[in-house]
Amino acid sequence: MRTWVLHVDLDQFIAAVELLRHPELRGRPVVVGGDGDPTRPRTVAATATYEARARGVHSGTPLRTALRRCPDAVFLPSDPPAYEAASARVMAVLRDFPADVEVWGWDEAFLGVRTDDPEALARDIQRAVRERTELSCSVGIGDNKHQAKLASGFAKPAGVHRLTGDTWAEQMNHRPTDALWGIGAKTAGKLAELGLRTVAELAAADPAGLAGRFGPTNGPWLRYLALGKGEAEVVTTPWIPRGHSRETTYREDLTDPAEIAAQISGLARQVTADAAGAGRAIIRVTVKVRFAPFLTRTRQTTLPSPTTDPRTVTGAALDALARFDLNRPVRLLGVGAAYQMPARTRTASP
DNA sequence: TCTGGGGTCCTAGGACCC
DNA sequence: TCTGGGGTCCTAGGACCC
Repeated sequence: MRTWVLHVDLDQFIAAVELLRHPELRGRPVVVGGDGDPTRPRTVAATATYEARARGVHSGTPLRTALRRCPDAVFLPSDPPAYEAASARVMAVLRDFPADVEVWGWDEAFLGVRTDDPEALARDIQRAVRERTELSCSVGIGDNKHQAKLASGFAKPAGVHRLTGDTWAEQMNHRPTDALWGIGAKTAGKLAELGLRTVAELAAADPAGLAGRFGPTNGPWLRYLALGKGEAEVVTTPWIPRGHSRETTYREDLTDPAEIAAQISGLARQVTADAAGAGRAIIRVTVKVRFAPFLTRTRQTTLPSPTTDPRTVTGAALDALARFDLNRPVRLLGVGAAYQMPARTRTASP
């Protein structure tokens, strides 16, 4: 028996949950996002069913664009508590297997397992999830999280796929660098400027050259990704959030300084209440302002000591706001809190 | 396509101190 | 008078992910 990392990825999670609640919509183009009003500006789709995707509507498409492209689509409001509940049911199913389970958002989890037949286990997991939640998932099998994550993508929809060190080169070498988990459009573009377009080319690149271009940590890490390496440890201890934020895009730009300050105060009070509710103290406050048409700037204030006092946090947010030049219309305001982290537990000292 | 909301981590530069 | 190197903290921004 050997160990494997499995990545379980629910197929079309939000849309699938909505179709369970509205079975009559099956087979129709459905778009989920915002409050479900497709005429509302500055709102985007959280997800879209296959029928809607075929009409050019994807997650991230503005709802007004979606309405233009697909006037007969059904628009549903986003309902996070419902997705939270469905996710919890799925994770409970996964935890019934003899596996370490690391939850990775609503619709994903990594499992650390020991077995001689990971495909059979993957099929068992899919069957259990389907029987107990009526949801479909894809399962990737790898030696580490990176491989398993990519494999579940290849398995979609509803499939099982194995990608390990043994088959990495044959499966990945020909692909563009942004096929790797952690390389997006920007980094792929910079790599292309260096003549590195494929996974194979990146894997063979000079680490020192990459470090010079992307920094001492990121540079070598990129090559590491291209070699199919990655974290293999599945962590079952609960994640401790680093911070929390609230932001709002306004339907119409704000220009009145008093109104802007009032909005920042409200967001700061919300963020403080969230922190207090989570039993966490705030050490730094960041104010985010997105000016029209789409220029985003931040200012932050480090607090003298960790706090959950709303007046202190609000004051710090208003201080940060005062450092902006508010001479342009504002489309978004946000307030973020960095949390004090628990003291690191000491491991064996050298 | 006129571009949500909520996260994570990394980098670079400056201040400050020894 | 001019010149160091290292460490740490803080700030702002960028990139990526779901």
